[in-house]
Amino acid sequence: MAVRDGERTKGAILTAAEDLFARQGFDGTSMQQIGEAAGVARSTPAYFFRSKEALYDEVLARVVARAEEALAAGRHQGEERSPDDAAASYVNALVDLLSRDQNLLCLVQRESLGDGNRVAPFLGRLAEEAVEVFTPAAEAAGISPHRLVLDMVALSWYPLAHEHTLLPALGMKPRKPAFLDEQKRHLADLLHALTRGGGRSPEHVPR
Amino acid sequence: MAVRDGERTKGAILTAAEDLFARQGFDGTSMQQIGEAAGVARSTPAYFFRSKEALYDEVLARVVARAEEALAAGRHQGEERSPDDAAASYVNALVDLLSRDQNLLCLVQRESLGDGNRVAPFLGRLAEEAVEVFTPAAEAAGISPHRLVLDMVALSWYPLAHEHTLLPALGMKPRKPAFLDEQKRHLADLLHALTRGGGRSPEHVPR
DNA sequence: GCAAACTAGCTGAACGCTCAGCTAGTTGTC
DNA sequence: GACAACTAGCTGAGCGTTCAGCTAGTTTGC
Repeated sequence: MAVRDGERTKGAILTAAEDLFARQGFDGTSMQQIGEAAGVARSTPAYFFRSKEALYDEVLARVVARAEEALAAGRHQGEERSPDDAAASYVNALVDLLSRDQNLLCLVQRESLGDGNRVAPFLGRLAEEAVEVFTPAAEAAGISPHRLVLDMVALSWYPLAHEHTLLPALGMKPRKPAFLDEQKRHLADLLHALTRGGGRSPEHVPR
Repeated sequence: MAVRDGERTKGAILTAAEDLFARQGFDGTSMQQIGEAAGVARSTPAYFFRSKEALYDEVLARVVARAEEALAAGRHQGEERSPDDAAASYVNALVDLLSRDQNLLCLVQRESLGDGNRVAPFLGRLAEEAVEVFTPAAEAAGISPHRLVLDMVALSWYPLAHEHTLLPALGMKPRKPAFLDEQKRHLADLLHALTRGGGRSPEHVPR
C-alpha cells in the first residue's frame, strides 16, 4: 500500500469533513478539526480543496450524488407495479435513505435553514421525479400530486429530523428498525386509504 | 422618554439577538452584530447578559414562552367541542403559530440539529398537551394518539421548515395565506377522514 | 541500470483577522 | 453623590489561508 495516495487522502478528508459539517455545521467546524479527524495536518485539507467553502461544496455534491443514486434505485424497483405500490416503493426507498444516511438529512436540513441555494438543484430534480412517480396514485385519490409528494416527504422526513426533540417526548425512537417498519406500513396504508377509500368510497379501508 | 432605560435596552438586544440567531445560528452570529443591530455598543449585550451563551438561553426562553402562550390559547379555543373539532382547532393554532413566528421555527430547528437539550422541556410539555388534546380524536379513529400528534406536527412543521428548499421545487409558497388556508383545510379533512371513515373498523385501520 | 531531474503529497510556521470576555472608565438619573 | 447604564480599549485564543520546504515516487537521459 502506498504511503502517499492523494485520492485516498482526499477521500478521508471528505469523509471526515462530511461527518463534522453534518454534526456541527459549517461555522461550528474548523479546518483543524477536519485535519485531525482525517489524520492529516491542519493545512492538508486546504492543500487539496483550496478553501473551506470549496471543501464544503464537494462534501455536499458527494452526499447529493449518493442520495440520487439511492432514489433512482427505489424508483426503478417500483416500475411496472400498481400506482400505489409504485408510490409505496418510492416512499420506502426515501425512508430507508433518510434513516441510513444521517449526514444527508443533517446537511440538507442545515442548508434549508439558510437560503437553500446549494441544494435547490438536487431538490428540484427530486421533486420532479417524485411528482412523476406519485401522479398515478394522486389521480386515483383525486388530489394534487404535489400535495401528495409534500405530505409523504413531510411524514418521512420529520421524525428523523426531530429524533432528539419531539420524538423522545412522544416516547418514540425513529431510528429503531421497529419504528421504521411501522412507519413504512403507516405510509403505505395512508396511500392505500387515500387511493381506495379517499377517492370514491370513504367507508371501506382495505388491508 | 428616558435616554437610559435598562429594560428597553435589554428588550432591544433580545429582539436583535433573536433575529440574528434564527437567521445565522449561534456560531454564525457575533456579539458585535447583535450590538449593532440593537443600536448599542459591542460590549453592552455582555453587560446585560453576562455571556453570549446566557443571552442565547434567554432568547430561547422568550421564544418558547411566546409559543406556549399561543398554543394554550389554541387549546382553550377548542374546549367543549367535538373531538376532531378540538383537534383541528389545536392544529390551526399550531399552523398559525409556526407561520407567524419564523424565529421560533428556525431556532427550534437549529436546536434539533444539535442534541436538542435546550428545547426538550418545552417539547415535552407540548407533546403532553397535544397528546391530551388529540386522544379523543385518536380513539375515535382507532389509532395511537402519539402517532396522530406526530403526523399532524410533521405535516404542519415541514412545509414551513423547508419553504426555501422542497416547497419552491413543488411550486408552493407556504407562507402565502392561500397556502395556509388550504393547509388547515387539508389537515382538518385528514382528521375528519380518519375519525369518520376509519373509526368503525379499528382492526383494519393503519396504526 | 542508474543517476539526475522533476513532480505530487504533505507539512509546520506565520500572516492578518475576528472573536468573546474582561477591565477601567464615563455618563446619565434619581 | 450614589448607583445603574453604558462604552472604548485591550487581550489571548482561535480562525482560514498562504507558502516555503521537505520527502517519496516517477520520469528522463545516458
